[in-house]
Amino acid sequence: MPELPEVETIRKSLQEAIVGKKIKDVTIRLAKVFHGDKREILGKTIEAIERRGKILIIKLSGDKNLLIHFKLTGQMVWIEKSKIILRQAQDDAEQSRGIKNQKSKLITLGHPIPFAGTELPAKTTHVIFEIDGPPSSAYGETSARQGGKLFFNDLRQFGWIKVIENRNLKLEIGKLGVEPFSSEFTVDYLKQIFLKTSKPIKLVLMDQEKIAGIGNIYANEALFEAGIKPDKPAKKLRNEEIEKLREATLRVLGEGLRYGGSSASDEAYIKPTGEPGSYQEHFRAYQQDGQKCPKCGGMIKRIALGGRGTFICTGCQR
DNA sequence: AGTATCCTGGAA
DNA sequence: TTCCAGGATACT
Repeated sequence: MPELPEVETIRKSLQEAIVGKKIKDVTIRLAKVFHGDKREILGKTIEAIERRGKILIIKLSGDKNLLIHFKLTGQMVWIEKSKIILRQAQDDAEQSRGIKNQKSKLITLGHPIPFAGTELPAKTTHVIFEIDGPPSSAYGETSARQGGKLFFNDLRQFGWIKVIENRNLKLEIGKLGVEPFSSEFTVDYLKQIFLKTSKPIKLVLMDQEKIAGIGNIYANEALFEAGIKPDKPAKKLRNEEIEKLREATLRVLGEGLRYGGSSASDEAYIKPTGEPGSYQEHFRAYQQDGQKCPKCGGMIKRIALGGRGTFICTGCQR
C-alpha cells in the first residue's frame, strides 16, 4: 500500500482540493469496503485532512471522521467539476447515429490516468464521494472553490473506509507507534524497542505499533542505506547502527515525500491528480534483485522475510 | 515464529 | 500454471 510518503502525498493533495467543501452524496459500489452509515456524513463539511501512520483521516463537521486505509492498492482520485466531461455527450452523439444508448454515467477525464485508465468510475472504483464547493460567494467558482468527485479505487479490495466519531478515534489509531517525523523518533526510543526483541530488524521497522508508516519499500531502502542486514536480530544492533538506521529511515521517507511517493507497479498507488509518483526511479534496493549494488557493485538478491520480498546486498549489509 | 487469508491481475 | 505484488490479522 501507500506507505507514509504516499499517504502524506495524498493528504496534502486532498487538503488543497476539498477542505472547506461539503459531502453532498456518497455512492458505495462495494459494500464491504465501507464501514459505517453513510447517512452520518451526508451534508458534513470537510474541516481538515490528517494522517496517522498509513491511515488518512478526513475530519468532518459534527464530530465525525472518515478513516481510510489504502492497504496495497488503494487510490484516491479527485476530479473537479470543470474537468469532468460527461460521457453522456458522447452517448447522445452515438444515439443520434442510431447506436444503442446506455445512459452511461462514466466520465472521461481531462487527462489520462496512467494506471487507472481514462474513465471513472473504473472497475476498481468502490466508493464515490460527490463534493460540493462552498456556498457561492463574491469569489465565484474559481478552481480551488469548485465541487467535484472523489473516487476511492482499490483493485485488490483490501482497503477500507470507516466512519468514526471523535470519541472513538483513539480505539482506531491509539495503538499506532511513533511518527518518524516527530520528536519521539529518537535513538533512545529505537534502542528501547530494539533491545526488547530478537525479531529481524526489518519486521520491527514495519511493526505499526512501534513505528507508524513504514512498509516494505521504505524498510528495504532504509536498511540498505544503513548497511544493515534485514534479518539481523533487532537486539543485536549496535548503537552506531541504530543511529545510522534512524538517519537512513528519515532520509528515504524524506526522498519518498519529495518525489510524491512511489508508483512501482500498475493499478497501485497514484496521486489524487491521477499522476504517478516518481520515487520508484530512485530505488536502490527494493525490487532491484539481479541489479548491481550502487554502493559496492555486488549483486542485489531477493529473499523472503515474514512472507515479504526482501532485497539485500550481501556485500554491504551486515 | 511461521503460514493462511482477504482479492485481482501482470509477468515469468 | 505458478509466483508475485505497497498490508495486517487470525490461526497453528
